[in-house]
Amino acid sequence: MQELPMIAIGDVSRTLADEAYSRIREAMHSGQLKPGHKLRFSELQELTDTSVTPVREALARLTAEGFTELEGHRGYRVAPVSSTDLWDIVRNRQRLESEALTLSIKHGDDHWEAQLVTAHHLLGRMDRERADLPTAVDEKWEPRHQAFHEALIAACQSKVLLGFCSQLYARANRYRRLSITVPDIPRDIRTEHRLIFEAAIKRDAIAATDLLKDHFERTAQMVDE
Amino acid sequence: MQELPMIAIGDVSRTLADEAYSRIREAMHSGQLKPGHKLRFSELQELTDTSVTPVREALARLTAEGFTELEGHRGYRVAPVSSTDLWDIVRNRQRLESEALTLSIKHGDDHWEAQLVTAHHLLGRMDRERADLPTAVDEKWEPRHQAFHEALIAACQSKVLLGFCSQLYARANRYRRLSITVPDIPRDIRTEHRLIFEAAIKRDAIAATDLLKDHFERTAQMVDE
DNA sequence: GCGTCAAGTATTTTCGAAACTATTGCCTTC
DNA sequence: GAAGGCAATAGTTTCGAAAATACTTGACGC
Repeated sequence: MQELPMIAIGDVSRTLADEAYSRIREAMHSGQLKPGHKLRFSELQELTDTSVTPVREALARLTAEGFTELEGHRGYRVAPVSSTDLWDIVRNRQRLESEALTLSIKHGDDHWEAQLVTAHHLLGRMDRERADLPTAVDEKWEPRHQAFHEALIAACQSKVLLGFCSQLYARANRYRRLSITVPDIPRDIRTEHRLIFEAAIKRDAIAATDLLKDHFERTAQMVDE
Repeated sequence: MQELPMIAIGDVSRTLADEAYSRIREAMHSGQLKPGHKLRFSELQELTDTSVTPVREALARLTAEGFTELEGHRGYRVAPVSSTDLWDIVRNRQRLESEALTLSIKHGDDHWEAQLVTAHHLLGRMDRERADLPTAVDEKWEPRHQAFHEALIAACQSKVLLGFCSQLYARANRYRRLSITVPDIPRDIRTEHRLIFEAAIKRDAIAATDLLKDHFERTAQMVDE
């Protein structure tokens, strides 16, 4: 007779499978589980502090999103990284998010603008304190960064497109986090974001998408050295 | 001591989870499991003739692909269908597959051409006998149709793009199969395929993508009445 | 009459063991 | 010495029951 509450931490009600998914994903993104690493169920059960069933479901989801790979009956492994893969992700991000941004600029109403202003403001507040300590604040900066990019394309009116962009963001994010390099060329990411933001508000789709593509390009170049 | 062989039918070694996935997917595509239908584990266990674990994994995969939806802790249900959703899928298919086809035409070598010729030929052989009995031959026609569309974009050199196209094909295919309507306007799909094929071989990306978009548009219009 | 709560029921979620599959290493045989 | 087969081992996949959660029904108080 066990007394396990289903919620481990003070989170909103989540299943253990969700928990396992998050933890494994985080372990991969932080480099604790290295690319190509063979994943044993026993290892993951220990890591996630659960049983085989939640781990199995987590792996199924991670595989569908491209973070792990399944090889026949021989188990799962962490998806390998490569320059080819990175640029494949980036090129498609440029394609899809540009398209989504164009649509968003076309269809977006006042409410979309307002949400975008908010997201940009929150990101700016975080950038201010960032500067030197890149990885430390990262976990606080990261959700706002994601929120900003999502806000840009939120009004594109295509669930499919939003889903694809979200997936690509996550995969690109993995590469970004895996490259621990402190930027030699001090990029002014804050300005890049601001320019994209301003172009979007001005409803200048051409300028906005060009800036967005540049933004992705530079991030990729920094990561891929 | 049970004597269950892991392989039910004379297939190559597949897990029961794979089996369950296929069967549930097929039941949804054939209309046996209707859109919006609440999925109970007991029901699916009976349908797939397996236990809870394979069903769970199958549902995780189906959800990731957009065929089922998860609502909180209240279980899964078959993804609803709507005209909006259909056109969202089609518009993105037009975008992504056009892009992929352009790239494929650009990068494709002799081997790609050869594979494409083969796929088109096989599809043509099937079309010949089709004509009147649409749904009956469908299960034989379907894989060749898919193979043809995959062959078109096979040389695009982007795994990401191929993955997205594959997913969209599957989702569009669901709509096609759910609409049981025999076409009033007898479309000459065979000719449409042939024209796309010829344009691709001629390396005319503009013409090929235009024809491809038309092809998707007409299919969608037929399905969405 | 209406809303709230509680007990009972239905369903999902999790667990741990058992069955199955693949791999590895050793022994035999040619 | 090499090849093939057999046994031991490691790991994955599946099962069935138990636990946790959500839903339903009916009763009670306001």
